[in-house]
Amino acid sequence: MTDETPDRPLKAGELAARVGVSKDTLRFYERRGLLPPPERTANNYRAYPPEAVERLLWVRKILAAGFTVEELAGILAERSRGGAPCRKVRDLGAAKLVEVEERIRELGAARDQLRELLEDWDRRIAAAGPDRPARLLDALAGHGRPATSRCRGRSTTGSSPGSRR
Amino acid sequence: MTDETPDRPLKAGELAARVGVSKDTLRFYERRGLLPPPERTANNYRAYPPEAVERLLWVRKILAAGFTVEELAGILAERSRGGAPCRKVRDLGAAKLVEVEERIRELGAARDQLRELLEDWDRRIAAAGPDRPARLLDALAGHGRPATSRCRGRSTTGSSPGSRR
DNA sequence: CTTGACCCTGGACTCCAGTCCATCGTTTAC
DNA sequence: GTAAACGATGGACTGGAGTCCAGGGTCAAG
Repeated sequence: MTDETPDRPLKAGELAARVGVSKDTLRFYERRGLLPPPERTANNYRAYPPEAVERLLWVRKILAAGFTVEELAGILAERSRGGAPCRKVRDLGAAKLVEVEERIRELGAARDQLRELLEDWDRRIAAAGPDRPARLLDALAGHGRPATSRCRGRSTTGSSPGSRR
Repeated sequence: MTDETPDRPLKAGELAARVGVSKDTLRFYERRGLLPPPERTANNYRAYPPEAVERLLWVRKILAAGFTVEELAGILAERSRGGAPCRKVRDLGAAKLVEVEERIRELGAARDQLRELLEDWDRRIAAAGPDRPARLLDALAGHGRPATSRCRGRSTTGSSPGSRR
């Protein structure tokens, strides 16, 4: 081995390792039509052309952009039938963008919620003092309700709420 | 009916409707320990106290903040055993925050990716003119390759999609 | 010749948060 | 009195993106 020929076809494991996915994922994509079935060697091993690396990265990129496997497969299938899914593709992309933005907003809200929560907890833990309960759960309910302490919490003021990035 | 007594216990459907979840979700939360099993009427119907609305909203809030059902259930269970999971709760919260922030970054990247993509597609579509193909998919691969416009064109160069550059 | 590291297959399984279902009982409206 | 329209139940199902498994083939090295 250590065949250093530059354009040697890749075996499944190699391609997978190179792109950082599992062999199973490769097969999965192939089954789903995201990757064209590669040639096979005499012993029935998959022999990917070197461009397969690019192709796989491309697929990962699209998926990372928020397309589902289904969607990408559908587009690919239509195209390979000679169809012209440009319009559809564009619209799908636009819809994806809206979706992703929405999701980001939601997560942003979750993050704020969480930050608020942590601040509150830390305040309560501090107020309750070490070995003092803090009723974090009750506090969670939000809305008023003083830190009536009961927990036995030693404050783990290790990482503060907004400390992370 | 239309029993307008203010503190009348709520039936499952009412509570669900009020908070905007399904009855099934209610049962699901109950099974998982996120909601305390409510009293039952003589006919075995669940009879939620009015505070259940708050409680359910609270649960939704925590879940929206990124906690899983499992996690919340665990905390609740420990608390109801007299345990004092404050520290654990707090750390879990901090971890969640990191998680959520990470997810937001990922999505932000996806969004940028998508925006770039859409811009590119629009440029290509414009360049190709109406009813002209644009090879959006190929373009997706990113990096180089001029807008050679071609889409509904029969010349679907080989059935194997992409993978050339 | 055996060992270990690869490779192949189809199908089952995972996680998560619900949702749906069939079948049943109860209440309400006409 | 009969049909909607609720309520209850346990268990099966969904989707998304893989991951794992059992059972078997292939290959280079020692």
